Amino acid sequence: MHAPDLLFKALSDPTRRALFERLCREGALPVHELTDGAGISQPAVSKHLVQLRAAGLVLADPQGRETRYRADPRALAPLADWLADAATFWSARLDALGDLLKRMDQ
Amino acid sequence: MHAPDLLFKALSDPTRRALFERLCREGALPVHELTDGAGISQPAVSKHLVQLRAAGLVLADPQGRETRYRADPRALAPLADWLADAATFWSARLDALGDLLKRMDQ
DNA sequence: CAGAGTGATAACCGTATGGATATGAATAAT
DNA sequence: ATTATTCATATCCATACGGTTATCACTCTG
Repeated sequence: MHAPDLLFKALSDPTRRALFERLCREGALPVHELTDGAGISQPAVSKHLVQLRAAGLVLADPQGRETRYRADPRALAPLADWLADAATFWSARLDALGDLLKRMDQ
Repeated sequence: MHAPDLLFKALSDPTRRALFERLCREGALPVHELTDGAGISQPAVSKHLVQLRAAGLVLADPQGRETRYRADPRALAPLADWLADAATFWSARLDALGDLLKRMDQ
């Protein structure tokens, strides 16, 4: 699967995004703590964490009987790049528009 | 549905993203031209366009018997905001880390 | 050692999703 | 007027997805 595909896919679910956001805000958290307040079962949380990990958004850190997860924002780089690309094409279009208007003005 | 939800959802499919990217690059295009080179049927393209339009990513412009679609990059704003937020939390964490290191240094 | 806590995996289920084909309405071309 | 284009919609199908409960291995605690 293409890299950005996994990323966009991982972020497309609100529950999963909420988990990631929480890890961004609160740092490293064990699964049982993520489960509290997630509104879904522990296995459901685990499955979301698998997908987040597949996208590189989250890192697992086994410590004794619990596994602490933390966000890795570097995984967001492709998204930032994609956004920048879209903006580039758009500003190119705006430039073209500006150019056109300038020519029409003369 | 929450606004960013529709947006992330719309962008989560590679085919749909490709359509949007093409509209960003090439400007306004009618459906039949979008269908050429999309590798899927015309109805499939139409359904994707419905979702892109629901997310505000695309605007429809009926002209005679064809409908020209064009990208509206303003719809990407929530994504940029979300990304900025994540970056904020992260830099806050880095600041905290830097602070911690500074304190440890003393 | 016995028992409780933690988390990953498996099996299952209902619904959402992306795709195809068929069709109909509207516009353009002959 | 007839035919051809264009696009949206309806219907259907296979698969993906998010959720649940059951369970097992592993680790900490008594």
